[in-house]
Amino acid sequence: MSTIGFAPHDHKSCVAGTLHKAEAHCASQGLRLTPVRRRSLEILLAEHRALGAYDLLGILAKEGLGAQPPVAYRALDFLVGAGFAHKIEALNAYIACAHLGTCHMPAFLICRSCKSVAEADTAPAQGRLGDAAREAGFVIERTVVEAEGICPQCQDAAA
Amino acid sequence: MSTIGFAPHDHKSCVAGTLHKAEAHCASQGLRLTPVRRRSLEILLAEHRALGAYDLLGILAKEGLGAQPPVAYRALDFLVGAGFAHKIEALNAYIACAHLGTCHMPAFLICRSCKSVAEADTAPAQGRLGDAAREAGFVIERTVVEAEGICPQCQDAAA
DNA sequence: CAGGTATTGATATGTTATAACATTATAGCT
DNA sequence: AGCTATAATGTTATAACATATCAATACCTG
Ligand SMILES: [Zn+2]
Ligand SMILES: [Zn+2]
Ligand SMILES: [Zn+2]
Ligand SMILES: [Zn+2]
Repeated sequence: MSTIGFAPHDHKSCVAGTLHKAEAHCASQGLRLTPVRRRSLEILLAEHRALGAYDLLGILAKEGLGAQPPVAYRALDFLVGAGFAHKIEALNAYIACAHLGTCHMPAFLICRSCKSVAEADTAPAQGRLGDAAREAGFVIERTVVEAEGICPQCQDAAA
Repeated sequence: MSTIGFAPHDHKSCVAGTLHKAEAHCASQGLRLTPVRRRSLEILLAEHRALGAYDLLGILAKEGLGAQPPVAYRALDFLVGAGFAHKIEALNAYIACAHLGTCHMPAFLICRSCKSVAEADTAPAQGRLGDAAREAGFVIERTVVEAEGICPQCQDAAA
């Protein structure tokens, strides 16, 4: 495992590898990674931060890939549906999946200072949340697990 | 503990008890449970469901307690700040706290069929999310833990 | 009762997301 | 290649959620 996103890493290969996996997944599943979708994924992958739909739309618009809200929301719906991106509910924003391929119910660590977001691969539905649900007779279909706080770098910076 | 919200219970005393606790807390903390705030809490307490800010506003407006968005958002900010209500991020909606008094990082079970919401008292930051955060050197300040799925009643109804 | 703080009233605007319908591209089939 | 069904885009409009700002009023406290 690893909560990529904090701490520097070879981001160029991080991006290229994810794009490559996404292409392979689309090919094998008969999904179509069209220009807008592919570019949207690249844009999200550029940083380990969450982007608002309208932030994405702004970039797409500059590049002539579409200027109306549905363009961004359709691309995001596709990426989220395919598992290539996740919505961060606490921010109403979207982020590229950092563990593509791994089957996961993601959990996120969100730094309120530098806005970076790390995706942890922790299967929250199997922890206490799962216990509580089982006890209540509730069947979980999707989980939203997000923690807001301060990342290691920002703690060091403050010290 | 208990994930109140699913399964019937004496809701009248559930509401009255919570209101009473809220009043006591305000008195002891020098907070002011003004008419709009008190009525907003009553409205949220009426059901174990989450209400949108504009749903609340609609009810307040009918009762002559204010017709503009800030009225509802101010009341909700107060209730959330005081710990009397929580925001459900996955729904952009608000719900009265079901465990008033218990210090808690709440977790919610949200039925996508009947829209009822149960609040579990599970301290999510102490489970796997906490482990992942510690491992990453991340300091958690707030957690959003929400599970969407099907409640016991709706499972029975479908069977 | 004067002065500071919290609350409310009111208007406007900003931000996020979807509905609806026309048009164009793609893929599979004959 | 031509036909058809489906998927994707273009475009307009609007719904739903949330905040900024400033003026007026209520409330506590000295
Ligand atoms: Zn992921
Ligand atoms: Zn940070
Ligand atoms: Zn609560
Ligand atoms: Zn239900």
